[in-house]
Amino acid sequence: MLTDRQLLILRAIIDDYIQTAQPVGSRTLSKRDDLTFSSATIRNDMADLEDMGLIEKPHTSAGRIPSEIGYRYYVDHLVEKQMIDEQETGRLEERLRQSSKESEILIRQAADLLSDLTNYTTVALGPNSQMETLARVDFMPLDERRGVVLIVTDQGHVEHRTVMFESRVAPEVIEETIRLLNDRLVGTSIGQLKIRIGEEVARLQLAQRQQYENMMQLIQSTVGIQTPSSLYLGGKKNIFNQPEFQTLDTLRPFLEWIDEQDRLTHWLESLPNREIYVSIGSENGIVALQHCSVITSDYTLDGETFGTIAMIGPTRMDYRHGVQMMGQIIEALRRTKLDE
Amino acid sequence: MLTDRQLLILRAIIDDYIQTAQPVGSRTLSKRDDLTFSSATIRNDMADLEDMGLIEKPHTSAGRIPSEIGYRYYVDHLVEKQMIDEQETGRLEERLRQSSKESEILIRQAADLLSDLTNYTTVALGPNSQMETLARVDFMPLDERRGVVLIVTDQGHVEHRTVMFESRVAPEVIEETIRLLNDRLVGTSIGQLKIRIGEEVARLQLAQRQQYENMMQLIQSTVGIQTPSSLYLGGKKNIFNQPEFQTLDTLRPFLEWIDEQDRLTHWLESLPNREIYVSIGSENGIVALQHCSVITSDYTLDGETFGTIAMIGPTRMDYRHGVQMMGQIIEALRRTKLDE
DNA sequence: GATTAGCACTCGTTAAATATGAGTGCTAAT
DNA sequence: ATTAGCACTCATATTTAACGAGTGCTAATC
Repeated sequence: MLTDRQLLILRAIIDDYIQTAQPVGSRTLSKRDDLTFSSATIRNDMADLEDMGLIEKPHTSAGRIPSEIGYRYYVDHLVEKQMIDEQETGRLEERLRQSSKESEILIRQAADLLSDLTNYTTVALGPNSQMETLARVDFMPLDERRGVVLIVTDQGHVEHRTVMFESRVAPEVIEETIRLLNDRLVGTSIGQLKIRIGEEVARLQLAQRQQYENMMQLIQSTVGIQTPSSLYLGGKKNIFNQPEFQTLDTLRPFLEWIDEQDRLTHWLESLPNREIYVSIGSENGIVALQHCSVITSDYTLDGETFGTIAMIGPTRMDYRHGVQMMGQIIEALRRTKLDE
Repeated sequence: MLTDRQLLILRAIIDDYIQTAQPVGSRTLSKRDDLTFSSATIRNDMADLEDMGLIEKPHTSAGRIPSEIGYRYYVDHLVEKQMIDEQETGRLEERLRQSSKESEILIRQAADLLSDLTNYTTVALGPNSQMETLARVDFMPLDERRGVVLIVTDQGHVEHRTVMFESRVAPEVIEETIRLLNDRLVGTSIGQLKIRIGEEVARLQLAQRQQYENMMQLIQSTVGIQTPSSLYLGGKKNIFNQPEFQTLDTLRPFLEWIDEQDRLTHWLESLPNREIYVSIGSENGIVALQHCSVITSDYTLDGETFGTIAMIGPTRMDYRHGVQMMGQIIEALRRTKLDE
């Protein structure tokens, strides 16, 4: 167990290091207003903190820096859950309101805001349309052999795909197919749509099958395309200002990783957390993020569960500020109404 | 005017430098099989080439490197227009064919291919929908107060937007509005759509206006959103392998510039070239690209003019190979059929 | 007259030598 | 239990010297 003084010192080391990115020495600490002890006393406590694995030294004659365990302790015990600052949240809400009412744009705006607020890189993941349900299927002919299949979800998201017929198809057949699909499949989740269309085809009478099978399979292939959830990166250039990313060895893996959209999406989707969660350094389980920490949270828009937003910075990130800003953004998003 | 030997030397210097990224000295050149002269002779010619501004030296005791003027001369006189390699183009066409028939995906694939082929970064710009014309407008109700407005272009591209009504609108009014718009506006270019809707509203009888104005303005606002042409970046990480981008001073401006999607799109759209064009260093007129060269070309897909594709590398790029690969990709795209 | 060998000179790069100083751990005094 | 004092460590910065690739010029050669 830590003594009060050790706690004070640990906190001071981390706060200082977060600000300066320089190892913190005992003399520097003893000059702080909130630490009235001599540097020797502090040195003794620092040795203890090091034994406990909370801090470490880059080399013999340097000051101390927090270890991952130290950051973890700091986040768990020293970052108090802060109250929502009503005024600030209001301001954020206002800025979101002004940008747009289109959810896609709102989310981008939220990511940009969060990034501006913290100077870290943010990633926002939109709704995973696999979870939404079919509200309507429609078909728009373009010319004799081409047309656009439209799939609208209950959330108002639209997917479309241009299809070609191998030969001319009678308009009645198309109309009837669409009617059939609308009758039978509205309410089905998008993820299951492909399978369900297959089932419907199987259920057709032999006579009908000849007519409709082709058309339905065409639509089935349309649905088959996995529609990736929309991903948005905000403040990517912020990383350039972080002292720990001033060398290619650290910068390159990070940039290469974050530009890999599919992997990034998958990673965000795999995070199981509903509320604000902090993941530190190697806890991320990703080599490219071993010197980064991530604050993630699911968010709701206008009350409905929507997606995930993440903030990525060096392990030496300002957790207190980051967590607070994250809280305010998701609160502002929650309050944002999509309609007027 | 250049003597034959000077031409040979200039070519050798540029070829060598493109490969090694190291200043080329007279002794190195004299050891080449295609240069049979002594290093002293070569030195004399090099001095002449330098006087003409075609090559320069980084410092007194280094070899020579090509100047921008030198690269320009090289590209204009020393890179012969190469024939399309039928076999290779066929292979590319095959790989494109296999990926998809969706134009968006095809273009991404083309950019990735070009990037793999050359190890440079590529940018592909899809069709600018402003130029396409309206094929159909439609509306899909979602619930009492929400619906999706769909705009389909003659090329089969779809834009959609969810709209909210302030109060319930009679289905007949909606239907009639859509009918009206379809009657009057099909064939209008997307760029002009907003203005044209305004004109139609103005033309309404006073009685009708009350009914439809609201609805039409809602649709107008939908169209108003500038639909950015689709942009795709391929092989962004290739830049990390270029020796001239191993320092943050050069890397950072480049990465910051290329991540600015709007600016990038605008830049690509502003290029007036129909055929393959090479732009070297400061010719680009962009600070972030002052040490880069760009090979751009418009491309057609299945015969129809479609968009622009660009290849970005250091000024020390392999122009010969780059131009050739660019030619083959746009040829492969031209031959790719969208339907079967 | 064109080419080439020879040589002094330049200057960026690398390596070794040295100095600096922030910070530590330990011991003894308070 | 705390603190002053001091020897010791080690990354960083600075200086110096050695190195060598490449040049320009001159004089000899074809």
